[in-house]
Amino acid sequence: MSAYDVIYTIVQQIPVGKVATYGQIAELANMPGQARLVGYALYRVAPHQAVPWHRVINAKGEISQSPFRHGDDNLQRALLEQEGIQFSPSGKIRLRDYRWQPIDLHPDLTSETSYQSS
DNA sequence: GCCATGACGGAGC
DNA sequence: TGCTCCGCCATGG
Repeated sequence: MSAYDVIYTIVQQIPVGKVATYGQIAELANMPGQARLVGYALYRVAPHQAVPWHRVINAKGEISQSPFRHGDDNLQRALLEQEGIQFSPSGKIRLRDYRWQPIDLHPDLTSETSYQSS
């Protein structure tokens, strides 16, 4: 099993309506800090692998692009919107609201969200 | 087996 | 607030 397979497996666990960042996937894949590998892994994903690659975005909450990717950013955005994810006027996703949180954080410690002005 | 690559992240300016 | 630079390392040629 290659590192890519691990990444694909994790990406497949992202629920509909949620998104994850490359760095997040890397951590879950036990490769903290290796966000680039996640990006490269998704770059290598074949259409028949049924991996929801569109639910993976960068830490800024934006859709990353590549001249050689399979689909284009328009497609990715469309797919996400279909799943109920809203984009801010600037074309970014509110990670604070849609970030996938696979781990059950202690309710009292979730103050990480701190404050935000919508 | 070595070398360039790459959908990123985060610190620094 | 936004742009630049550097680190990280599995893959493929």
